[in-house]
Amino acid sequence: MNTKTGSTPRLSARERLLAAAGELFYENGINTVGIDRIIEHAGVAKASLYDCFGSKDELIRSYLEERSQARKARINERLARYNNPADQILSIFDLLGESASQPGYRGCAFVRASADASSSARIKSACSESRAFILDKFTDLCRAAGAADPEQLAKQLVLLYDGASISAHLDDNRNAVATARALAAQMLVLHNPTLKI
Amino acid sequence: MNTKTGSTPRLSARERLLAAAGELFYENGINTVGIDRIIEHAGVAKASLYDCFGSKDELIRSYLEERSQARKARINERLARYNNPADQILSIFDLLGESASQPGYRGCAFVRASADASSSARIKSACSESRAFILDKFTDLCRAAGAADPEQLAKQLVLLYDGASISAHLDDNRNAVATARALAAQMLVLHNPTLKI
DNA sequence: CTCCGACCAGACAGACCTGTCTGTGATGAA
DNA sequence: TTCATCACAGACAGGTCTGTCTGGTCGGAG
Repeated sequence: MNTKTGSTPRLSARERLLAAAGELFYENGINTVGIDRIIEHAGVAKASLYDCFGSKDELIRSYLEERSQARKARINERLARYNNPADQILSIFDLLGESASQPGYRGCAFVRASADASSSARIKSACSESRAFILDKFTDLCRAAGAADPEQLAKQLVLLYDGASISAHLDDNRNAVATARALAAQMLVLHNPTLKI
Repeated sequence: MNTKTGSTPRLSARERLLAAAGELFYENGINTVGIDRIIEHAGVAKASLYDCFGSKDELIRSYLEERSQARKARINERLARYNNPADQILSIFDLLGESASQPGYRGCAFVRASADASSSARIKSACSESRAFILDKFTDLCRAAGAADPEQLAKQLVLLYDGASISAHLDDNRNAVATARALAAQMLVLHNPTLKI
């Protein structure tokens, strides 16, 4: 069994399938990628896919779930590097900037999934859970930063975050995230003039 | 022939097809909607569709083209109501707010198409043309409003515009556009303190 | 009347997609 | 050794999709 202890040279079928789904679904869209392409890319038999996941729909769900968890972990890890709420807020934009400047960037996976799919309830729930996480983080951090109206400021930051993600992808504009970050910094000062950034 | 003179009771096959495509593609996604569903919804024979458009791909292109033209016209019409650049900028957000509060709102059709489709070059070009139009409009208006750095301010406004559209759709948040509009007004004042809004 | 263009109805081919099923190997534990 | 487990390979059924084709209807122009 090659489960957790990392040194195994070959991943389990389930892990390879999730990795393949992660690449293909994100890059080409959930609907356009068929089972056959996934199993070929993963080097896995079709029967193994159905043993592990039962259906394509469940594979999609697992893909989004994994994506959501990974993003939460990445954000939490990043936040832990700073002890100042204003820096923490800006670090979320920095993290977005790093993602967006990677070669295969296609915008937020959940936005893509929502637009692309038949949009079953499962996709929507994974999507809104992930969006709520970001909004909550921003709200907590804004409150900690002493903002006058943390809920409102957090909503504004989410607007910038989403907008930057869209623009970075569709306009191929590497500066979009920097623009958003700069504006976010400006807004933080406006909401709490005692801050120094 | 029932072409332009409006009073004809029955639209041409081409017009009915475009109308049906407009509803179904926008609502359910380009990939998930099949030819059969479109012709049924339009009340048109399959042969007529292929006579008019030649392929589904060309129908998609025409759908996006029509969407793009309609949006341009709507925005230009709205801008003509005001003679003050600051009001004009805000009126674009008002227009977005009206669209977003309509029952079947699903966000920007071009964002949807980009995420959803196999993303042929045609879709991308229709999408970026539409995005360039908005950015140019904002840039011109910011310049006319006497903003210190009109290009930068316009990019920031586009971030807010996209973010509001996303949030209004995915979060079902009717206030998202209002939040964006308020922030836009704030930024206008920051960029040109002599403005009164 | 006749002809033509626009449209309708629906069968059909060929490709592709999901999901099932049969059968085969490799590996490690009892 | 024996046996359970995991994974592989690939055929197959049933459905859906795009696109083509045949044939029929109707209204208006020559």
